[in-house]
Amino acid sequence: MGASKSNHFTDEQNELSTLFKALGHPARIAIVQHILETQSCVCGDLVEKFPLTQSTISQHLKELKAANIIQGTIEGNSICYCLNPETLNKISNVISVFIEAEKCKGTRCC
Amino acid sequence: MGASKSNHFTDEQNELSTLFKALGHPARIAIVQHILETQSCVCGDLVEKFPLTQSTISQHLKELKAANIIQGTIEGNSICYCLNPETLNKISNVISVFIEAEKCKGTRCC
DNA sequence: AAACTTAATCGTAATATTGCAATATTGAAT
DNA sequence: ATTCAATATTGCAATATTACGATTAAGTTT
Repeated sequence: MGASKSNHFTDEQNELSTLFKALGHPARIAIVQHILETQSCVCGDLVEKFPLTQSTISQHLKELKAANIIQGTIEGNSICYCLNPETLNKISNVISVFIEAEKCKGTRCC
Repeated sequence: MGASKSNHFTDEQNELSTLFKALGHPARIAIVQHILETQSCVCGDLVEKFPLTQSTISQHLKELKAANIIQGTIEGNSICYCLNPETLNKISNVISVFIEAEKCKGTRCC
């Protein structure tokens, strides 16, 4: 099919997978890293830096924003995108839970 | 196109996005959670628990394995899949780096 | 060996994602 | 008001993903 059966999973599972999916593309990882490295994080900035067109980058930014990984404010006729620390913390916590649960398992078969 | 231009990004960016992508599906999040909750983590187990066929689940397991998020050992004619703590730590570290870098930014525009 | 279990693989249809060019929008500057 | 500058959106085409049924492969049990 191609449609993931999201209705069969919990809200939490759907939410988490959306977050990870948003980071599941090299361009979007690169964008996040670039935002961290510099203060000037407008779209045009990225167009110069990456071999992707303006419209493609704009789309990636839109996806990151939809997943709440970045947030943007309007500055004149350009946009400043920044990371959303809350979302990063959420991801971090989830992974921590995974790691802790793994540690606490009595027996391991692998 | 549909093909991500992975050749235009760094190895690290491609590697990280592969990891996140593997977790970017509710079924695979559910599988990871299930593996954590129980010791018996064979495929058939999951087929009973989730509304997906055996072949679909087997494919999801394959993807998680390809991303090194889980690892499996053969046990008779069934397989025991467990989490790979190393990979979890890698993800955790990446997110931590993001969070730290964000904290250290002098100015924030959002 | 034959029947049974269980997981992996293949073929395929349906849907989603990626990327670009072209166009639209929106604010700034003249 | 017009032009300029910068980002967003739209409309494709190409590729990838998801899911299933059917089949295969490999180990167990009779």
